[in-house]
Amino acid sequence: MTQISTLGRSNDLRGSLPWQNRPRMENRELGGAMECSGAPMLFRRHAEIYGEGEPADYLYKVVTGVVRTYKVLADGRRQVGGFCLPGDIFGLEIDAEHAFSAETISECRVLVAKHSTLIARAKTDHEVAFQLWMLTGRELRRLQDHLLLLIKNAPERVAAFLLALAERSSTGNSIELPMSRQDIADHLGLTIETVSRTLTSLESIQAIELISARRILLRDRRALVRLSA
Amino acid sequence: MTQISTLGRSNDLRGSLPWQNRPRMENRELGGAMECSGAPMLFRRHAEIYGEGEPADYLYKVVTGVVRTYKVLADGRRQVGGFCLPGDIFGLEIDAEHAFSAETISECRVLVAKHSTLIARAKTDHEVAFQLWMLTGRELRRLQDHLLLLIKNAPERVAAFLLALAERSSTGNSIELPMSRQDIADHLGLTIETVSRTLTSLESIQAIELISARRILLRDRRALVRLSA
DNA sequence: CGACCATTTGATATGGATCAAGCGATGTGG
DNA sequence: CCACATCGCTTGATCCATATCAAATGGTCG
Repeated sequence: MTQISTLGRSNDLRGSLPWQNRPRMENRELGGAMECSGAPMLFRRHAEIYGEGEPADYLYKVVTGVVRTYKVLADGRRQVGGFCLPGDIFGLEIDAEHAFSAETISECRVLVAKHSTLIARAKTDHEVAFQLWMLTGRELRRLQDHLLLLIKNAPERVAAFLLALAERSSTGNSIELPMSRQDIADHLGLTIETVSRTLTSLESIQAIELISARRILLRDRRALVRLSA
Repeated sequence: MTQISTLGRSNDLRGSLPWQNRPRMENRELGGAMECSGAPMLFRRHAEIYGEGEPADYLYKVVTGVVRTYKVLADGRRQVGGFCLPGDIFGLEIDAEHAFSAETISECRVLVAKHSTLIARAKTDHEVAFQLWMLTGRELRRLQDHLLLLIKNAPERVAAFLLALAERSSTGNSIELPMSRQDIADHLGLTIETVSRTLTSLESIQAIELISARRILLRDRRALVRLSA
């Protein structure tokens, strides 16, 4: 399943990643493996980290900033698979190629780990093997939840999205939206107009307050939970 | 949706497994553990194999018949995560509990393997660990594909569904639908009426022929592929 | 200030849902 | 063996949530 591959764009990764030359450290945890890869890579806003179909040679962990993963259909429709916040790991594939593309939404610092290295380590270290499995499993769980979202109506989707984001960014009731309305729309399977109208309508029922376009105050979580059902 | 594999015949979990090098013992894959349980379990039509939220103590492999996995929302809306055909493995979870329910669509014979046994074996046999990871990974891949489906329109969804089913059952151009229109609808995020109308319309453009309600002839795969985009 | 982009708001269109019959198999009891 | 009930499917008529098209507003940066 894991192949070695010629690097596409990733050559530039290589130069800035000294980890291959570093003394090996014992890491009982994937995050540890990443830590030893040295300084995080820096991506400017809206930079592509990898594209759908490219060789999946690396695993990534967000340090700062936000990343979106997405796929585009032939006619341009886009499905945003998810948003990766600081601490999130992405880019793990079971095939040789990435199933989604990954792009920064804001300037990002990202740790990188070589896939083949992790696989090799997993062969002897069952803890690493287990961690890899768990990563895939958690991603599966996330997608299962998202699947359910997509059979709901617009207010339900938006309410669930806000609650999930608040949960993840754990910044209390005032949440910042690092992504555009278009990103949200493409994530929820709606249009920007519907997302916008729905937010307005949630505000009109006092469930939220639109501090600014990118900042939302959750006024009544209970109402949102009720709505998101 | 604990179900495995959509596209591609799913029997081959094999591949590079050491125990598979023993030609006379082809049931020694993960299924080897399954064989331990002796004769397959028999389930009558529409029997529940497990329910959402129940302890996920076993892994299952369909021998004959078809299983559907699903979730229901509070208000009764149902999402059918997938259909498990003979050879498919389902019920593998990363949490202690099943995320979906599983129910037979027809009378089924199903092999069972104890989860804890597999985990224990995975600790010493990294091939088993790898297989478990792969199972989760394939399920993830399947869900990613399904996610894309749900942003498409009705004809696209139905066409893609028919093609995928034909692919899996590999029975040529005449495919049997083991599931009801309601099952298909709940899988595709549509209503039975829309599924039915769409099939009729696909027939009217000569893409398919409705031999009977449960048997469909794919007349023009090219057209279906074009439609499913 | 002015250009640009993201977002909101408004007007209208439409795909699929919903409501309601009809139909065709399959099975049951007389 | 047939009349009839049942169930799953199809077809028709209408409705509605969301998409689409279009314009106004607001925020940001030169």
